[in-house]
Amino acid sequence: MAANDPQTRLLEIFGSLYRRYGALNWWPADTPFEVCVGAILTQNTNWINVEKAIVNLKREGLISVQAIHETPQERLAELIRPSGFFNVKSVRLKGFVEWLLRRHGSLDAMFAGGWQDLRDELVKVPGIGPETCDSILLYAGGKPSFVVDAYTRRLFSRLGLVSEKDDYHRVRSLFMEHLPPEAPLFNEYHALIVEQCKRHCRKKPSCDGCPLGRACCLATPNPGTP
DNA sequence: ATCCGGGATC
DNA sequence: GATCCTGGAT
Repeated sequence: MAANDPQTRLLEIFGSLYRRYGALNWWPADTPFEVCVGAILTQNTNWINVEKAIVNLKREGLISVQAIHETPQERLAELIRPSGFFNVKSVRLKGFVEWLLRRHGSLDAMFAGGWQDLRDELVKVPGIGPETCDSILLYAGGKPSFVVDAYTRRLFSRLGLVSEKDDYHRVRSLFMEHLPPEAPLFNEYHALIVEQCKRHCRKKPSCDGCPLGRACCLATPNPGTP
């Protein structure tokens, strides 16, 4: 009865989360380029604060490749201040746009080829690490590249499917190797992981009412039932 | 292992 | 007042 192969477990966990939280319609952005901007701004930062920065950029009409290209880094830094790390992030934002214009010319052109090769070059752009890279591929480009973040590590180590010391690639492999490569599935799964970790699987766990119940190794063994 | 950082949450 | 946040570079 207890089918414990990774594929089954991953799909069961997905099902439990989806039944609880439903479709979350990620990524919250109007355009693919806005996804890229958000992906950089949200690095180690609460999304609430990123939204404030995005609002500032929108108010100034700066959510476009050309506009970022033409805006001085110091001015960008001031506008994205609420997202934290504004000095490094303004450099990263401009750096990504400069690279994009020089290497591909546009986002559409960037996504036109095979995404595996794109991933290899995108992750080499300064300021674009593996998570930001996969977020751009998945949520801006619709490519089936699974996104791993701190939440994913925390949740799936508590579920006993990965080790806390596993590196990014190792954790990502779990999903890439045991799930069908479908962007809508990866999209929803990562969004559900984030929601689950904000609600329950916090650093300081809030297990009351957790939809995963006994699946988690933190769950207190239930004395009364088998 | 440390730096970058404002803002929300406790 | 302390902690945490959809990381990445050095």
